[in-house]
Amino acid sequence: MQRKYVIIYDDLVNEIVNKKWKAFDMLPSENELAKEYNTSRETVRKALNLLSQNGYIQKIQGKGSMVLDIHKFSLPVSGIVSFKEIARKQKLESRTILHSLGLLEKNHPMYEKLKRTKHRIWAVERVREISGEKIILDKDYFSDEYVPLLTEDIAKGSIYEYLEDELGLSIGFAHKEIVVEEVTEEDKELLDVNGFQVIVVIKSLVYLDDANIFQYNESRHRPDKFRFVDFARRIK
Amino acid sequence: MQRKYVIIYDDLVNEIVNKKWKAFDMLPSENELAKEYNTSRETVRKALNLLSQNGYIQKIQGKGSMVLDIHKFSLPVSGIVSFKEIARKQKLESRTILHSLGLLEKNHPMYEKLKRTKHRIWAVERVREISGEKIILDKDYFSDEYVPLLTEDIAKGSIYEYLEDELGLSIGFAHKEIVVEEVTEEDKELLDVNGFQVIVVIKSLVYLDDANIFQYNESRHRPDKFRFVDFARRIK
DNA sequence: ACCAAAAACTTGTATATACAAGTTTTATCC
DNA sequence: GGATAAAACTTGTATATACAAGTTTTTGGT
Repeated sequence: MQRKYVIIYDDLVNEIVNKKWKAFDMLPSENELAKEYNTSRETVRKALNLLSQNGYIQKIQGKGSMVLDIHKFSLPVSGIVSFKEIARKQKLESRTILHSLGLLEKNHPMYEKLKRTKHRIWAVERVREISGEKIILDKDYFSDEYVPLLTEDIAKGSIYEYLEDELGLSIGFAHKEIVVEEVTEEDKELLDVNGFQVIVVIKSLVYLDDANIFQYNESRHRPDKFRFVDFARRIK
Repeated sequence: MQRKYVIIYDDLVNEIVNKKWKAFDMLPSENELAKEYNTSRETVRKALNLLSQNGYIQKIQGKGSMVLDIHKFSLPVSGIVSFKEIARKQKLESRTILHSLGLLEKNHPMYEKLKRTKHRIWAVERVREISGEKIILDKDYFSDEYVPLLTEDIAKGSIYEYLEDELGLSIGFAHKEIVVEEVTEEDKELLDVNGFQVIVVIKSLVYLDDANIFQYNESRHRPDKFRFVDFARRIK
């Protein structure tokens, strides 16, 4: 079924991105949108709540839905977004260098971390080059329960695209942690660390829709090129 | 009106935090909860969707709502949370040192940033000491349109508590940005930088419920003590 | 004992109605 | 003209119903 509220959400996101509605504009009222889309007010409200959650609008009781100035901070980097998606959106000149790809030995601690002691784990290390500089070192670990085969061709492209489109896996959510660590020998070897003594590390445990652990990812960024943008609502 | 779905949400959060429901447990079904709380299924669903958004549960169609292992990464530091709230939750031995407090001169660029050229802006600088070490430098800027008076007593305690409880201001959302910058002379002077050459900076533009810009905050953390934890759902 | 179909659950989407609560506009009175 | 009250909007909450879609359990046949 094509979900109506997702259609309305996508429509409105497009209209905001394409500047049909600018910052501080008020969207049509819920009743007007309901009439426009020939649907019920509750369905419109589902779409608007999605927009609100994702930082596109602010709903104000009695007034309406105001479009937010989301581009003040430019595109968000929070959430679960693949490097290819970010690079495409930001129109970066980027290149991915596959450094290593293979199955981990049975005694590797990552088997504990992914809670997959009965399976083998794929390990991929890739370097992201932006504007000719090696900036990011991505280390990914997948259980072969969900990813039976990982080839060089796949790893050189977008693994996420392969997982979602080819394997039909549905990523649900992630726990993320950002910390700063001292640069390792490996960082120095693979990246253009430019004399920096520390590196910013994003560690993510990624889960599927059925709440099974699916992937561990460690993304190591040179500090001067690191930027994390987030939209947060106050929980009352 | 005491909103039913908030009551149910608070109840379930408490029960999860207090381990009545542990990780991987399934909550009662929506119909069971509706009967238990003598309400409709839709109202229960609102509460469960809040739990899902905030990373407490994963809803799985056809199965139910599974409690997530949120304490794996311990308490989240994302969202909009005051230092006092974090310190209390994490039971840190902390102290706040008020370094400066006053109104900015009229030509200060912060007037542009807060879009409040017709008002005066309060500036507060505070140092957060944790376990005897000066770790965080917090710089806050408020328009006197919303905060007419800021005293030393208020600034030494929790400004947010004062704003929300005393002034009745309702914080809505924030755009946040995390970057790494070189340490400044001021950082060296006020913090125990321990020889680090860089500092992690969280910059936030905070808005009220009515979408007016309310505050700019810059939180400067010594890198070895910095940790940012987040829960993210994949947008499909 | 095994397999397959059906039933009985679960959550997801869509609709309708009613009223509460907050804001803006209009009407009315003085 | 100006203040006040009423009306007409806006979004927020609560309820009920119907069916779709996914999972688990039961049933029945072989």
